[in-house]
Amino acid sequence: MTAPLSPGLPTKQRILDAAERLFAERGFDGVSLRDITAAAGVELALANYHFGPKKELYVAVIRRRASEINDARRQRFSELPVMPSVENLIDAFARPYLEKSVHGGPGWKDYARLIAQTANSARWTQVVMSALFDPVAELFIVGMRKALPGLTSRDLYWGFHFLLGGMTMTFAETGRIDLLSEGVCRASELEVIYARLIPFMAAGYRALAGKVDQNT
Amino acid sequence: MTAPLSPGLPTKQRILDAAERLFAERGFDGVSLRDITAAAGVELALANYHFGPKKELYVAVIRRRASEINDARRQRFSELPVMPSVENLIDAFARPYLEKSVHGGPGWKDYARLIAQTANSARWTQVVMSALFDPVAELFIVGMRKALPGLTSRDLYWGFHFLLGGMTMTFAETGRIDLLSEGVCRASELEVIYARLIPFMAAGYRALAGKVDQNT
DNA sequence: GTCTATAGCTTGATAGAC
DNA sequence: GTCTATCAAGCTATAGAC
Repeated sequence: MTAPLSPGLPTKQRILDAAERLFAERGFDGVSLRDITAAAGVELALANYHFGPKKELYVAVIRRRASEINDARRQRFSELPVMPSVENLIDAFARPYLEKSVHGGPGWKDYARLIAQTANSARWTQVVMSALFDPVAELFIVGMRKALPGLTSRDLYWGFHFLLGGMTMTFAETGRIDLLSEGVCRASELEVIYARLIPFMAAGYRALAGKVDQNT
Repeated sequence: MTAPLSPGLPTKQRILDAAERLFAERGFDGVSLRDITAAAGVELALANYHFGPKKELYVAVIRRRASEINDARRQRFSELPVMPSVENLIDAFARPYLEKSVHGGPGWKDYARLIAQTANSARWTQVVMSALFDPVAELFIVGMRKALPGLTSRDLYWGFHFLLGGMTMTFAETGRIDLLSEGVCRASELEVIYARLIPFMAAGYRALAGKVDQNT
């Protein structure tokens, strides 16, 4: 056993911290409430007392940081120029994630891993992903519609989906690219990634305006 | 209970089919061997007899179709022109996945969901993702290095990672984009997606050559 | 809010008959 | 290769004392 997480902090927070780390490592069903409460250094029964069923603990873990990310993104969107560039919009959406991951402490890395698994499972689509993230995603779409008036709605949403997939897998830091590139790329070099993510996704978005088959 | 999958087929295949569907729905730990063997219409003990521990069954499920995808991709790469375009390369990598998903039968959709979860969890990175997919990924990188000689190795690998993230989440068909777009986009319209995926990712790749911060 | 104790089930894996 | 039966351990959730 490792030492309990966050000693001295309130019980609710210690449970959330431990659950975040373990859910990120092993997924919802790969972790028991016993694992979580043991890692938090509290009694088993306290998980149920504070959060109800296990599923609600999972949602509570994600909701805690999702609120913070959403607030940061709303702030960025509100500070954009009247006619934002494609790069401006992608940056406003992506930078809060990068900032937290680099400077927010270890919990944010666990959170990013957790989001990657949650976003790629149909099981949590409605109750977690759409419920927590669609309102701010819609701000992104609205902005992009102004920045690239030639795009159809389909272009706008699919472009966002491609952006989301790339971001999600990247911030998950699974180690895949480290192995594939034999050390040339490291998932932890988030600034190096960011210098590529923005131009890559911006160019991709712009290309949708000129794609050959316009009527699909 | 639903009817057993693949009645009349050999036991090993029936177990693989059932495991594929259930692992895709609920993940490795969300499914028991009892769930799988019941869905397959065989006895519990036969899962262990044919595949050993549960983890090896999981790997066997993925390996079965990974071989087929890898063969199809190798074939496409071997048929490319001497100087392939960026679009040629992305198409050679992505089209086998699309073809199987559209025309390969329901098992291929389950497989794509399963890959999305597997690719986004550090737990399976080495033993599944790198072991099964890195050799063919390297063919893609080699081709792209010729097509875009101005790119650094970092550019090439990160571009691939962005492509992979977008493809993975898209073919997972979680339903997220359907909800977000309120029906404008449907994850099942794979040809519509493909008409956007290729130009988006190709333009992204080309943009890496001209990005501002060259030395990161 | 926190603790102990436990009910009621499910789990992966295997032993041994056929 | 398939079946029955079972082991030992794990699980979520809750009741009830403090």
